[in-house]
Order: sequence, then C-alpha cells, then structure tokens
Amino acid sequence: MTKIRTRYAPSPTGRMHVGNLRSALYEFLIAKHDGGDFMLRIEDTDQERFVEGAVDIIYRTMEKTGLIHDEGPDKDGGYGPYVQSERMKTGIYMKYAKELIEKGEAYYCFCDKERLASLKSEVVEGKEITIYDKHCLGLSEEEIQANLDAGKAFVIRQNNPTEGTTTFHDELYGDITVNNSELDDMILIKSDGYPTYNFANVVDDHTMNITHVVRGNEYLSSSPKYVRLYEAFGWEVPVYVHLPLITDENHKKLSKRSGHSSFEDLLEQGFVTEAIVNYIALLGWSPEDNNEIFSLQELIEKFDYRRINKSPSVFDIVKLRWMNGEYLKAMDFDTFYEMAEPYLKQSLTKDFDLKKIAAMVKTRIEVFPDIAGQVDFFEELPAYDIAMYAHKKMKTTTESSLEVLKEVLPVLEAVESFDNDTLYQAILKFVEEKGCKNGYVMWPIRTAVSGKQMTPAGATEIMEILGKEESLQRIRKGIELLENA
RNA sequence: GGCUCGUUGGUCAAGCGGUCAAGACGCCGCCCUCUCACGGCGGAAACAGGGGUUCGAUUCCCCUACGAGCUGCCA
Repeated sequence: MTKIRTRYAPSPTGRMHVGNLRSALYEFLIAKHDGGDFMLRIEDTDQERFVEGAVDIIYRTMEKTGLIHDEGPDKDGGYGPYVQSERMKTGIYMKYAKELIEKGEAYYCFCDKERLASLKSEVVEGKEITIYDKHCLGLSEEEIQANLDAGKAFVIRQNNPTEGTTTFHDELYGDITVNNSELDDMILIKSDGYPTYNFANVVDDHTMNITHVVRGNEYLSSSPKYVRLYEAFGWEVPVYVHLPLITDENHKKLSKRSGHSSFEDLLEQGFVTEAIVNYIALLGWSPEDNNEIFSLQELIEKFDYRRINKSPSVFDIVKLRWMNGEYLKAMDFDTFYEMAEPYLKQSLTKDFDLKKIAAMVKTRIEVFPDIAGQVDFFEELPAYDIAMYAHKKMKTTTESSLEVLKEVLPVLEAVESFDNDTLYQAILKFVEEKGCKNGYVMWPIRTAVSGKQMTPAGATEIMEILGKEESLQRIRKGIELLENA
C-alpha cells in the first residue's frame, strides 16, 4: 500500500472560511491517521481575486490550529514549487495543455467575448448559461498558426465528447455517472496564460503524487470533467472524497453574512482554537463512540473518513458556544486567566483582585466577551429596581429586606477581617440568632451590593472583592432606597 | 431550465432488514445551592410522502416533494 498523500490547496482570497478549514482538517486527518503526508499548495492563479496578506493568514491559521504540513512553499519535499504562480513560470501547465492538444483532447479557442455572448444562452435565476459550441475545434492547422502568429488572444479548451457517459467513483457518494453531452468544453488555459483551477488542480495533484483528493462537495458535479483529464493523460485517477457542505441556519452555503463564516471571525468572537477545531471536526463526521470532546491528537487516532456524513450540516453557533464553554472549564487556570485578562481589564478599571474574579467567571461563561456582562457591577453599582428585593423562594419582601439590611449592617461593620470566610461565618451566626433561612438575609445583601438579579458569586464573595468601604456603602444605599420607597 | 447530490427530533448525529429509533446542543422540570452558573436526575421532541421488494422496512429499489450544489477566462 502506498503512502497516503493529501493536500490542502487554498486560494489566497481573504479569511479562512470554516468550510475550507474543515477541508484542511479532514485532509490532514486522513493523511495522519494513516501515517501519510499532508501538504500545502497555494492556488493563486486568479490574480484578480488575490488578496494581499491572505497567504499569511493561511500559514498562521494552519499553525495555530496544529494542521502542520509536511510539504509546502516553506517546506520543500521535492515536489515544488508549491505555489501555482511559481509553477506556471516553469511552463508546466502549458506543456501539459499542448500535450492534450496533440492528443486531440484539447484545442485552441480564439473566440472573443462578443462571439461568446452571441452564443445561444439561457437566463436562469439571473445567471446566463451558455454552452460553448466547439466553434474553434473546426479550425485548420493553418488558421490556428496564423492566429497564433498574429498574436491573437487565445484560450485552450478541453475537448469533451458529446456522446456516451463518464463515470467516476467517490469514496462517500459512490459511482457518479453523467452524460458526456453535459460536459462543457471547459477552459484549461486562460487568455492571460494562467491555468484555470480545474486544470492546474489536476496537473498539480498528479505531478505532486496526491493519492487522495479531498475537497468540497461543490466540485462533485464537475468531477467527471477532471476524470476525463486524467484519462486523457493516461494518468491514474486519485481517490476522491467529496465533503458535504456546511450551511448557515437557513441551509444556505455559509457566507460572510452569517458573521461567523471564517476562523478569524470566531477568534474575534472569543472562541478558542481547540474548540473551533473540535466542533468543525464534528460537522459531517462522527466517531464510533459517543464522545464529542477531542484533541487534535485524538482526532488523528479516531478519524475514519468512511464515517463522514453525506448530507450537508448546519453550522450551529449555539453548540459551538457550549463546546467552547467546555474547553474553558477544562482549561488550567493560568491559561484561562491569561486569555481572560484583557476582557476583564476592559470592564474593570478599579483595583480589584482580577484573579479571584476570573475564577468566579470561569464556569459561567461560554466565550470571553461574556465576561463583561458578568462583572460590570463590580465597577459600578447599577441603578436597580427595589422590586428585586422581593424574592418568592427566599421568602423576602422589600419590607423584610429593609429590616434585615438594617440589622445586619452593624454586624458587617464589626467584622474584623473583610474576607469571604469571616463574612460568611458572621452572617451565618446572625441567621442562627434570627432563626431564619440563609437566603432570607443573603438575598437582600447580594442585591444591595450588586444591584443585579444574578451574579457570578454569592454575597460574601462579592463583598470580599468590593472591600469593606464600598460594600457597606452599597448596603447603606440599599437601605436608603428601601426607606424612600 | 438542465445535471449532480442530499432528506432520522429545532440543530449535530448513531443506525447499515427485526431496536421501546442511541447520544449531544438547545428547551422544560426537579435536586444541589448565599442568586446565577457548574454538577446530578428526569421530560417533551424525529425516520418528508407514496408505491414496490420482503415474513418483516428508518435501513434495499422506483416515483413525487422539498433542499442544496454546479452550470464563469472563480475556486
């Protein structure tokens, strides 16, 4: 059995789309699960869509997610160059295109835009559909040469048969057969001399010895044309694995509009890399057991591409949030703190013990930006409705709260050390003397010092953070509010 | 329009002829508890429809419906 070689072949057109990231992940996993090689190839044949800096994004993302390639532009494995624009300079695409012309599998086409536009076309859903009529296939050698000599712009098109059928095999979808009459004579070499994706992809995959071509489902219906190319060359057809699409909640191809279509979007929204990778791995694939939390290493061990689902899956940001929360809970505290600190500092400018606050918040947030809404009250007591003092389950009312607050204030003033334990013990003692439930006095205190319905900690922990002066002041403020009611 | 693919709870997803049709997220309830969260327990919720094949179909075949993708000198 030959060693598996897969490749991730992105176009540097901007951010890393999660669909592309998942392709890269699966390509990586398929190779690594089998001890194979994973390579990176940059497909920059479209100069118009090329975005400055996009290549760096690709490198950075691969490194951050741990999808380390064995070969690539920066790691020559003997199959370089690994950037298509550089490969083009070697003349490789033109050479192979001419080989196909000689075999009668491709031909020069000198048709200009006007002629193409005049072709019988149909407009469906705002898109114009034309099928090339093989007009230039009828050109004689002399005519072609004359055009070439005159420096006339040309493209090279694949010459597909108009009869019969073509079948190709996909590991997931099985055999797929199409009528050759459906096959358009797609362009192999563009008029600017660059190869199209379709052609460069085939030439590169073959010359780079790729054994498993793993790519998005959007290529499924054009795969027969690729297979024809392999066959025209007399090359061995690689193993194809087409991946199901990832869609948004409206079941449409995940687009920028969703707001979370790229890896960078997700990082900006406070997700951690490991959780993103984990979640994405599970979009379209599931392990044999019921586990859901996997490190990259575990994924490598467990990944079996035969278990990839065929149907498209919806990217569920809610579940990703849950999973991110799981990662945050499992994270060791120091790492968590390091990541949380910038968010804490954004909300808290006073001299608080941020580590203690971070610890409170760790099991209560799903993504870092959630921190703000959890800790805002430390910074400043919000304006609140005194109706909050009445809580059915705690059996408190505004009246009882006022009474409790007034009674407990001296107790708190008398506490020698204003820390959680001491405060808790002091209040417990008060509760015992009063003969009521804990919540009956804790609830009013917590409400007074936080001004919030819910807080990431109990009354005593909050007071410890706030300090004696601020805490007592907030309680007095509560008493004042209740008295004026 | 044509071609290709897909269709199990709201979402992810197991299942690969015989199951009371797993599990997870979310939702609801209960417990724990100084609120919330965490954690624990429980609940509601699905095989798109119609024909076959078969002793028996979620599973195999066909049709319909719906959805998606492709139909670019974009990938």
